[in-house]
Amino acid sequence: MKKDEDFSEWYASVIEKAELRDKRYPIKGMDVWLPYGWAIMKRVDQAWREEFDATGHREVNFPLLIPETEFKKEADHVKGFESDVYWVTHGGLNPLDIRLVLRPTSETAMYPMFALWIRSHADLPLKVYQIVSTFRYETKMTRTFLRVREIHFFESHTAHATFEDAQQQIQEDLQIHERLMRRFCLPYIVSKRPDWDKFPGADYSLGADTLLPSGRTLQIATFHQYKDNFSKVYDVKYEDAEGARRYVHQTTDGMSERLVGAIVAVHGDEKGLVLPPEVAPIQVVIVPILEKGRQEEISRAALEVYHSLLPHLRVHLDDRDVRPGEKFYHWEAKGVPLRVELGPKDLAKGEVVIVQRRSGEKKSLGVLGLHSRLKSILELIQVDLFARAEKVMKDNITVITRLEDARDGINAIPWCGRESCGLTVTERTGMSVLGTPYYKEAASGKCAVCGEPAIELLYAAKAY
RNA sequence: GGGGCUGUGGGGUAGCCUGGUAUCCUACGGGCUUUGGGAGCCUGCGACGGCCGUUCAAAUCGGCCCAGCCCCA
Repeated sequence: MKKDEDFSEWYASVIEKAELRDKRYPIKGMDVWLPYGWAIMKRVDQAWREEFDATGHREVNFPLLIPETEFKKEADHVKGFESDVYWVTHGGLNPLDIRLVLRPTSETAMYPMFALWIRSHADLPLKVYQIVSTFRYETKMTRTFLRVREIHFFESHTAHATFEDAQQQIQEDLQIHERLMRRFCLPYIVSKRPDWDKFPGADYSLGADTLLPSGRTLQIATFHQYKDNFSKVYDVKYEDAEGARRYVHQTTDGMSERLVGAIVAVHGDEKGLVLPPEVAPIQVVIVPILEKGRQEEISRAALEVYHSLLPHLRVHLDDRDVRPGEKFYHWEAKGVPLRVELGPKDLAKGEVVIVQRRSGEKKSLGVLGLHSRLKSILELIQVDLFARAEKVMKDNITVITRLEDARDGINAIPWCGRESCGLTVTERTGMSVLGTPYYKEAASGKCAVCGEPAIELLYAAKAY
């Protein structure tokens, strides 16, 4: 399994070996979450919940089905989604009077309810989120985590009294993401999506993209400013302090199981997964090295180490009756950050051997106070993984002045700001235009397409 | 949207052209032995995507369906 030579094959095989998903389910783009894969997803879910709970969002759960009548109210939104939604057309044998959509996202499910919930400025801001399945009828080739038909989706939705308050919300979202992506050890760039590629119904959209080893970018989060585009359609109004009725301004923030795909792709190596300690379902695996005649003694010592770590770390004792080498390969494929080996030699010295998953570095540590030493090492691993990934991404952002120079990775192209030139970039490079840097960077020189003075940079890359 | 290809135990495959006995690796169960990087030996379980047709006889030939993959727009 060579990650660099054939990324697609490598990616599929590490997922299979690590037992994250079973893709044999007989519907394209719908895989089964296996226990270990689901455990990682739940760690990610947990991080989402912690960050959004801490910023005053509240978790809700809306129905999966949306009536066609609600779904079709916002014209741009419908246009953006109608070709790839699933329809429920029958109840039993009878055609439904009003067809139902399996949500591709939940604006049109939530906002009619927002209209009922929001009465006055005292109800604002309204900040909710949910973690649910959404559905899109993908016709292209699907790929585990990256392009699927049933999406494990996070979406936060907020409503505010003013546009400025909504703008402030997007700032908060960006800060939340800064913290989240540190947990996942994923570097990213934030772009303002071009107008011709924004979310259907949005005033503007921001996208966070990371870079995979294939040289393609992957969108790992989006932020949308809706202004009052949806509130006017769904009649979401509040009464202000002066008694006037006003439309709310809304935002959303979305992420998905793609984050798991990004974690797999960005950090993994020839041996399999490499999980950041924050998302690893098992942070430390203990492998006893048994010796003829002393099995019981060594097993008991391993169990003691296990119990000493259990209150402090997510730890697993592998006491299966297979040889140690097989266990090493097994847990390396699953990306467990630290391995603790305990054999006769260690037992004699009151020590254990610690092996780091990514670096392979080995050292002996005393069993006394082991848990705090391991915690420190895990923190260092967390920082190291992020730093490495960040370096790779930054090394692959290139400013180019001629479209012919576009290459794998992220291309930053001087641009005059005109849509026609932006579309030309896509046509001539075959790449997707991600947008303009949200955290502005100086642009100088001439538009790479038309030669007029450039006013900003445009990011372009092959994207998943 | 248009064109091409593939489907054999859990995974990977041979056999298909030229119809008759389904190969090997791996995984899995049981046993013995072993344990500091995928051990070995013995033994066992398990498959021709579905339906219809041709034929004495179909993994093999034909049709339809289902599933998956690739290329082009």
